[in-house]
Amino acid sequence: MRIGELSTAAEVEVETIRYYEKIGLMPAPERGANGYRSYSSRQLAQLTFIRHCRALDIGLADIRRLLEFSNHPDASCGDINLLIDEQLERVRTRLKSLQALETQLQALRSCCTGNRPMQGCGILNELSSSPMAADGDNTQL
Amino acid sequence: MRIGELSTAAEVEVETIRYYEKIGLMPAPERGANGYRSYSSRQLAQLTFIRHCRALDIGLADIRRLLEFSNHPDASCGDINLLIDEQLERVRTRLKSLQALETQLQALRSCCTGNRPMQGCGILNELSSSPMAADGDNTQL
DNA sequence: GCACACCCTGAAGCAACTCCAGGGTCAAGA
DNA sequence: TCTTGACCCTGGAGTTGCTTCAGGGTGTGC
Repeated sequence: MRIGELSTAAEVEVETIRYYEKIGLMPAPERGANGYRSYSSRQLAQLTFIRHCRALDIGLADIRRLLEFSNHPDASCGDINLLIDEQLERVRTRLKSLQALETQLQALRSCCTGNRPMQGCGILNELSSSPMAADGDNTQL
Repeated sequence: MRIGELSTAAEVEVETIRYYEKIGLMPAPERGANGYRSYSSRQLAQLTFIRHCRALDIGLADIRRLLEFSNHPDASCGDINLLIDEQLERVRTRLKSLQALETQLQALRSCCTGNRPMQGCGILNELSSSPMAADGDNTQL
């Protein structure tokens, strides 16, 4: 399989595949006489695995750990549970921030109605003065 | 006000203030004889404005637009409404993705209970095979 | 024989900072 | 007076997860 075919099969862009190889997330594949990369179905499986993880927003460092785990099939899988739990925790934290954010933006939006001149725009006034209520830590969105 | 005092007052890191100056989001302040930056309360107000916008996850490019708007107080504020609406739309889209993500991670987590050896770990199996149900576009989290 | 799709490499760009090296300034204490 | 330590300066590199670009080589169909 050439890189373009792998790209189509896994729905991952060619450039991204080369990037994964560069950072060592995918193994360097064999090469044809012309220097073209040549992939096996095993590598397609690995790329698909990575893609599934990325769809769950798991970071590349954690995916690397998961790949290492799956190469040691006799180890315990408690670490995997932990990793997923951490991920879930991160997602929930971000959910909370985003929900607070939505509330604040809605409040902001209701500060200004219509097309009045800029001085009277409640949005700019609000943004210039106090941080709005429920201004929690949205720092790590 | 020196940069450290501004940093404390606005709760923005010194490095971030210098960064904002470098990219032209904050104006270059006056300098003392020793080369130290010297800020006025007007610049504190601007930095606070930026911080409020960032707390709402408004991008620096959009903040730049808002700052320009506020320098033309006789223009109409319809554009500001539009900008906030767009922001709200982005936040809602991300909220949906994150909620789907949470569901998927929960499902994944329930695939593996306890400390069985790696081969039997439902999580790895699940990640290796089919993408889970409701595998929408989580690509732009 | 040449147009066009595909492949290659290495480097730079994106957002929004954060951190680092290597150095200058200034007030307080021994 | 000297030194310690907090603060300030600059320019550049690092972070994450890619994407885009420049400048080329390869291979197939007409």
